Amino acid sequence: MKTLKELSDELKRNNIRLTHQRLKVLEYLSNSKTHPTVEEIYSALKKEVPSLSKTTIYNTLNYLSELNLIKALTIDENEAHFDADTHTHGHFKCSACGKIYDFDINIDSFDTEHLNNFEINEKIVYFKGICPRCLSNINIE
Amino acid sequence: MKTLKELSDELKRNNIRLTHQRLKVLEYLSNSKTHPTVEEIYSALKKEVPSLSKTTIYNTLNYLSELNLIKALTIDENEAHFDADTHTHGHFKCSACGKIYDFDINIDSFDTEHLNNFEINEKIVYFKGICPRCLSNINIE
DNA sequence: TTTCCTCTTTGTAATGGTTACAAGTTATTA
DNA sequence: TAATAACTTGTAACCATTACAAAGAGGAAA
Ligand SMILES: [Mn+2]
Ligand SMILES: [Mn+2]
Ligand SMILES: [Zn+2]
Ligand SMILES: [Zn+2]
Repeated sequence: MKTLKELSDELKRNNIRLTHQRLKVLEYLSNSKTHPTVEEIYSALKKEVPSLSKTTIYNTLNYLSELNLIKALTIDENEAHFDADTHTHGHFKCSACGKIYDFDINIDSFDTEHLNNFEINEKIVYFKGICPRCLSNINIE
Repeated sequence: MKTLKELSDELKRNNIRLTHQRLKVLEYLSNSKTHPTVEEIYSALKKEVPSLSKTTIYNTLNYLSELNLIKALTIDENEAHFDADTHTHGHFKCSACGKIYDFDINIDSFDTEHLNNFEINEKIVYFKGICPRCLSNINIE
């Protein structure tokens, strides 16, 4: 998890203006552990910043993604989720409740000799299934 | 790679009608090594089956995905790609040319002790970067 | 064959996440 | 302060996908 200060320092380093809106998005995302969507970020911040536009959320998130300061997850088919944690880690999506969990994984332990001549820039691992909470709910019913 | 016969046998086994349209989609997908999109399948088959509707492609692909006879790939942010090969393997997407490559990977060698209480149904591995072909093109320029 | 019934295909309309764009606003520099 | 560049906002457009209803195809029973 990256702190807000680290994120804003990185923005300064890249000569990106630290606007009120961007700080709010960064703050929300770095305090969040649920990999929120644009819609979730928008409706949460709209209360504090009523003038906020959804386009600004998109702009900010796309910008930060390009700079590799955050990660966009495509584990959900129809909506992007965002992650302030850029350390390589796996994501588990529960098919029942939709929640996205983090898990540690040593991706570099992969044997990738087949890709010797490829330049690998990003390694993504998604697991899908049922989370413990939903498993126990099923058992109760 | 699954043969057309294997696929149609599996359809019969599941009491799914083997229509002309479905056979064409299956045939195209099982002969394909490029992980085609709906649009690609549609424009290719439209020549042979002029009455073909894009909705039928969607219906067929969604149906086969539910039955786990094919896999939908979400490695591309804005369009689904499809794969008749349901054996667990990794996918590499070239950021330059967009081509999606297969690679072998022993996914079960992962240490997933963090997910002991999770029911894991699907393991997905996506790599992104630059393919050898595009790497050599860059060097030429 | 004829009728009945169910499943399938097709075209069109709707949905929804995302992006393009232009106008207005804010920050920076001189 | 004026000039310039960057940023935000709202709206419209985009586009992959899904919903829906009507038409079509095919199997089973009689
Ligand atoms: Mn994460
Ligand atoms: Mn494949
Ligand atoms: Zn769950
Ligand atoms: Zn390439």
